[in-house]
Amino acid sequence: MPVASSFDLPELEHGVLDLWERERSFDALRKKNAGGPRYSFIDGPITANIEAMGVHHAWGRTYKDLFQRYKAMQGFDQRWQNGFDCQGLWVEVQVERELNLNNKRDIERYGIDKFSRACRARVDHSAAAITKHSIRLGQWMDWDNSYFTYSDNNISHIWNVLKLCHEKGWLYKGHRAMPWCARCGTALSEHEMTGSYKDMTHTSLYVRFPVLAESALPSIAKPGPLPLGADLARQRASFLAWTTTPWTLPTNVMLAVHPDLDYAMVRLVADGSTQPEVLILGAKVYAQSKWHNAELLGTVKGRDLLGLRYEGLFDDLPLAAKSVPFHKVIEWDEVSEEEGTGIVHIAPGCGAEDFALGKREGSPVIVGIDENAHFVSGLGWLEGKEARDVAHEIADELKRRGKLFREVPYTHSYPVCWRCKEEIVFRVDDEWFISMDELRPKLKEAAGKVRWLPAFTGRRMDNWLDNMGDWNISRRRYWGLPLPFYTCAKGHFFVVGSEKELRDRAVRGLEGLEELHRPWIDKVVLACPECKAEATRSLEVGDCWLDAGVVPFSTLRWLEDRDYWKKWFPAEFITENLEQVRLWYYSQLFFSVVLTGRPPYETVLSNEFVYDENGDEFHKSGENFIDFPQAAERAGSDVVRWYYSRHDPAEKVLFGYNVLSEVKRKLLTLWNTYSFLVTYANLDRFDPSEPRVPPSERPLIDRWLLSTLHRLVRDVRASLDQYDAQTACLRMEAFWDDLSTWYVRRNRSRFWKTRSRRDSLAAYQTLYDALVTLVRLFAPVMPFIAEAMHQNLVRNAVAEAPASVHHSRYPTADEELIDDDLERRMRAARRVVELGRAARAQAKTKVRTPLPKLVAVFDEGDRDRGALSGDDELAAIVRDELNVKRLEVRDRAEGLVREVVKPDLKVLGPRLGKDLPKVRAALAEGRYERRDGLIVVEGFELKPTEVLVSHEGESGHAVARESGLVVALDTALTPELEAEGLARELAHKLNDLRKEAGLDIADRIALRYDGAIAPTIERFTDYIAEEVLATSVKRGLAGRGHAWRGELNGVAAELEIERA
RNA sequence: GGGCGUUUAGCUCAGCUGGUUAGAGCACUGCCCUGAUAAGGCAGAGGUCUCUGGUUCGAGUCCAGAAACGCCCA
Repeated sequence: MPVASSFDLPELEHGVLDLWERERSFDALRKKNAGGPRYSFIDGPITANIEAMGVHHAWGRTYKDLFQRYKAMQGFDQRWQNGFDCQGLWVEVQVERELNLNNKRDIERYGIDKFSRACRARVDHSAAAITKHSIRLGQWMDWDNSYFTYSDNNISHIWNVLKLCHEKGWLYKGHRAMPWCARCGTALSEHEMTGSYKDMTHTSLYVRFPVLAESALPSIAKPGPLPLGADLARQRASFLAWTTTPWTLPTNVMLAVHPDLDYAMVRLVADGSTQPEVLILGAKVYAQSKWHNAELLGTVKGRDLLGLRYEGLFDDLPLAAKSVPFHKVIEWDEVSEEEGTGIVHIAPGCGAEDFALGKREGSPVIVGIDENAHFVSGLGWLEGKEARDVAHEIADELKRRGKLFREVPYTHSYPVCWRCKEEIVFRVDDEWFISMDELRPKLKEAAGKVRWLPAFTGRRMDNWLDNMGDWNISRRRYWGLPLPFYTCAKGHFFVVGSEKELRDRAVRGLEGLEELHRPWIDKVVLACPECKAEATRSLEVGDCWLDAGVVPFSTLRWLEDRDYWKKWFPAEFITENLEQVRLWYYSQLFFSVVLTGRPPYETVLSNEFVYDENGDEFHKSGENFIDFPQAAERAGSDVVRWYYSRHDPAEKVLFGYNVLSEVKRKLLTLWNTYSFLVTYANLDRFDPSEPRVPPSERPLIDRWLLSTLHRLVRDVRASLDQYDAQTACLRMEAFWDDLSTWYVRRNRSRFWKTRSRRDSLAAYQTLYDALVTLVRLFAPVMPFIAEAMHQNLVRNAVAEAPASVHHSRYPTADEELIDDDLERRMRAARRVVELGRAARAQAKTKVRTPLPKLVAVFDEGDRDRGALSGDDELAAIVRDELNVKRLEVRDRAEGLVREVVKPDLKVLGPRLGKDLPKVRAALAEGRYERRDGLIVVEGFELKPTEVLVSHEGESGHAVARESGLVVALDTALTPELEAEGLARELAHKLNDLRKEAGLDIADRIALRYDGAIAPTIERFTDYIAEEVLATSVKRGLAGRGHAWRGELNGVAAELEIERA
């Protein structure tokens, strides 16, 4: 089949997709590998809550497909199961938006059953889209068998583990302050706080808390007639505290100071007031303030303020009144003067740290807001108002009450809900936790057995496990794993461990149980195992990371088919985004350690994030967002796959169409080599089934190519075995670049001039084998291009060829063909060629004009010295490439170059030590002599093995040099050489004219000519006729065909060509 | 505050166990090629390898410290 010279990758890919579908290629692969050794990969579930797969998903999914295909080509049997993450806030928030529901009340009014069905539909819809786009990416998966975390099976497996946790005593109900999303009406876990902090501006308040007279003060800096507290009270003294969350002030209980900090007592007259007052605040804060009319009365240590009592802000409100007995100054080491006043307002109902302090002090915890962040009753005028809306109202009220000192807009980093982007509040509530203390060392031990790639991800996991608090697993939501926690009428608590157990214990409600989801599950009433009393479910749902973490068990049929599980557990390999360290990697590890004590995976590969070409984050709504299907149709999936695969997974990727077009150009080089082979193979009717020309009988350059090819096979396999796609890809690129720009370029003529059939066959076989092997090597990375090339090069040409490249065997290196010495010699030749070109450029003679001689001198000690001679096959390549008549490889280059002696550092370093720099300098300046084969310098005698002799160019020749090698070009032209140069110029011109005339590559022509060029043509008739496929060459124009008149190398010529 | 990562040419990135003049692609300049042609080849210019100190005869590479940026945790 001919190959289009244009390279339309998306079109090619659609063709391949059609082929795969038509021939059910994936099914055939599974059938072929069934019963082979197992390779267990577990797919991390992708959140089924997107309309289109993003380009960032394509990175990890490329790795997934790449390594599964790589193993498949080695005959491994695999499960090929894709997974979808289906539950949790992600989905709920999206569905709320679609249904125009704004809060939990709206959902309940709408109906939890309808809501759950909508969530499931949303997931199914998204899963279909992701499946479609994954197929477009080229992923081969068992798409009809994807797992969904909303399945009863998945849920049942989680229940099983939760029950086990309960039996081990790790499950508990905790009362503590949590980050809370008011819109979602639920607490958020640590997992969910990451990346949620954004800079935003809030109203911050400086507030007075007046000191009460009855305050006791154990020790005072300056003893006076009255105790300090009473004295301060008389002077209208107040503590000055600062907050960025004014809504927490009504539930203030205490004030905290640092015992070692200095606090200033300052007398001043506040703005808008006539009366002087005293304020107490951090001394450093005061020093940095620029208050006029202020007078420093003295300083005390924070510890001297401890226990002082103060008047609350809203003590008249019934709920706040509860805190009155506790309004005092307490100690806290975390207080600093970096922000605020050095005095911290503590509301134990509103923050994790506040809560802990309240617990320490035995104070009440006043929860001022409900789950929607509305103020509860008992807070007077605030009742029913939204906490985050009242900053100004509270400020105004405080002003009326004379408590507000100052109101300042303040910009700080503050968390928002990761899904709905509403600002977080902090709230104390009951939540379910799994205690980590006992598990932590077991998790760490298991994690230590895993191969983490890149290695630092293992350290990150270790650090996460060290710092991981107890896991809050409950959410007060609807579409999620129903937690199987039941309490009976008599207060007995129990956990249900499976769907079966649920059905066994149920006394009613089963008939309406469509699936293990709310609201249906909530209606199932169980009999208490202890007392038979009726028990109902605690209404929470579970953290979605439970859903994903159980996958190595639920998808491997832990509960129902233990043999199957044993066959496939643990996974040899998983790969996801780096963020999964604390998410999926962690939650899987948790389940696996609880159930088996072992890690669930052996090798974990993580990749970084994807950014746009400017290094900015992709924003879904932003202009820079590129969804994957779009990128695939514009640039091609294989371009995307190659780009990701050749990247270091530990480094972020900058993604955009400009970089993709660079990648495409790299692929173009490959494509053109392929296209070249096919074009000429068709012309010459090359048959790949012909008997091989034994490699030993092929020209040196063929053997060189086969050597580098098999070295490549060895290297690529080694890299992929280490899950190092980058190295594999970079190696392959380097190979195909050499293939195109050296092998094909050097050997073009062997493919269209049938001087020797056997030589031509050797060339075809060499290039064919190289390409076909290369195609199989990169097939896992670029499955489409590989398939297209395979179909054309192999399947169409060879009987009994595999129907798909992905059914073929991954190449194995033939060590016999790897020839280190040959590669070294070719490298030497190519170094000479490269320098020769530089010398040519200096000499300013066209390469078409032959020159008499090139001299090459490898320095003593250069690794390629001795690799090249002047008269072998390699020398012929060099001569031809540079168009010189003779190549001389010399050991020394007197007359052309000047000797330079350098110390061999590897040898002399250890011997001379600190004298080495001196010796080195002397050698560089030429202060040495040769005596009896030794070099005498600075009193040392150096043996030839201890120095490196090299050469620098003398004038008179065109000389070029690099480290270790110098070449000198003899530029003396003779009339003979000029004539030959002209003949070549002429041949090129004629080929140019052929193309202009629209002739086909194989067309024969009649050539007619006239002018001063005539003697040259007559002398080189045979050469010219062969080069331009002329069947007749005659003097005298006929006025027909395609004509040209002009000068070539200054010689007038008239030419005329015509199809013969 | 604790942990982790990154820093090499204008940009994007390679650089194995320390070795003499540190590479590639893109962009730029010049030349060549013109049957890979909205391509290709060659040459050139472009680097205090973030900084400081140390180990060493020798450091982009090893060690310590610092800075900037990013991520995880508190």
